[in-house]
Amino acid sequence: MKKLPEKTVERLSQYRRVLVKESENGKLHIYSHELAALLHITPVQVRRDIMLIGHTGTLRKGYDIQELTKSIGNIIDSKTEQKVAIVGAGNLGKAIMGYLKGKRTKLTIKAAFDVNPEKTGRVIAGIRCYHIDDLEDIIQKENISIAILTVPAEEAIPVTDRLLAAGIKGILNYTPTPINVQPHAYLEEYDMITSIEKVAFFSK
Amino acid sequence: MKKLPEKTVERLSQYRRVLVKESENGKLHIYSHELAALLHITPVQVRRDIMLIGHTGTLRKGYDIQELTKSIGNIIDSKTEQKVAIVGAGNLGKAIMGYLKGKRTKLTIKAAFDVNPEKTGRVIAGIRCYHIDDLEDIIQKENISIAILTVPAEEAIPVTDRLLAAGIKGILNYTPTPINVQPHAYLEEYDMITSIEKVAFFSK
DNA sequence: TAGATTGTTAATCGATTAACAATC
DNA sequence: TAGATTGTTAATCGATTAACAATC
Repeated sequence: MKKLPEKTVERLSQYRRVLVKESENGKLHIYSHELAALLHITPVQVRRDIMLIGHTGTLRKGYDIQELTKSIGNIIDSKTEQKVAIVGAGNLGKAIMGYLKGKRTKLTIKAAFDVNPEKTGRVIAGIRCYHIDDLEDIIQKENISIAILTVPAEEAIPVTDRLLAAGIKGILNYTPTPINVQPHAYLEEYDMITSIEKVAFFSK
Repeated sequence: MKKLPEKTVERLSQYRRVLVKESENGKLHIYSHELAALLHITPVQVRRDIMLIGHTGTLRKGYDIQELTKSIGNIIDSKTEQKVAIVGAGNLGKAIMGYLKGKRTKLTIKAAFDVNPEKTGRVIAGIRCYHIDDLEDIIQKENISIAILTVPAEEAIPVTDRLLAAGIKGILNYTPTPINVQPHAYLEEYDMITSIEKVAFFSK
């Protein structure tokens, strides 16, 4: 399979979520323009994305929701379970634990890490919270490959170094500190302050 | 001024943050390659962005940090204060209140909204939390123009309708539900689950 | 058939990067 | 001067959209 564009991967995740929801409502088939309307994008974009993963629909009924959901899963899910750690169990870390809880079958949060003794050793939102001193141990023991960084800004770089040394393969950095993971891992950064400033700028 | 590219606006926000930090460290001037290294991007991109806002540096010393910071502010900050509401005072809402607290002078959080009686009427992270029934009242009274949506997925659409009716000009939607604000406001959507699935996919 | 739909190529748009003149 | 830097245009890359053939 040719490498999928980043934006297509993002949309596939979103298609799947609304497909699951439509399926729960008893819907069996969906047209590209219906799926597009649900996400406020164009029908062409939907069809092109679906084409890129090699799935085909029918001219009469559009796409079979079950089948399409499965096709998307075959592309974006790993064959094996991917294990995730939340590094930093503050408000943001807790929010993510809540969101991801039991949602995806192939992506499971196996551990949270913090320094606060009121959090370490406890179970938060169903996830065991360890002291960050145990980072390497737990990552290796639990075979965790993905880390979500929600530590304070000044901890981002030292913690990243430890994550990479422990063999982490993907990092989602919610810290305002830019980090570098080359060539060991895949990195996605998201900065809330920047997003707010962007909205402020374009809504002037 | 010609319309700035979205990505340039995002980076300007980030340049400013690291410039402020370098300035606090006593640094007075900075070269494009230094600024680029701090953000892990290329020096050309830095120079091009700076060119787009009409700022110029010097061949000897690069950019004057004070001046550049001011130039960026002149472009991305509003002349008048822009007021922000956090709609949904859960973990994510609280995280954002904490991050934004006292950071930017022209962007101030004026209110949070929730339905939970344990939160409404109280002050959280220095921000007054109102019941969502008072949404329209407070937005108008406080002249709030930007909303950050952190309500549960099923509330996103009804709450958005109320925000637009109340005259909100920009929405940052952290809900997994896609919303539509045309033609009344500017919209930015960010979906954490999608980001995590993207990292999972590309780190396979 | 007429109308609606999918699948796909070509064109366009937006963003990044290469190349390089100017200059201190 | 030689070396390093900025500012800027042109080329490239990536993503979206327009156009349309095929078909039920």
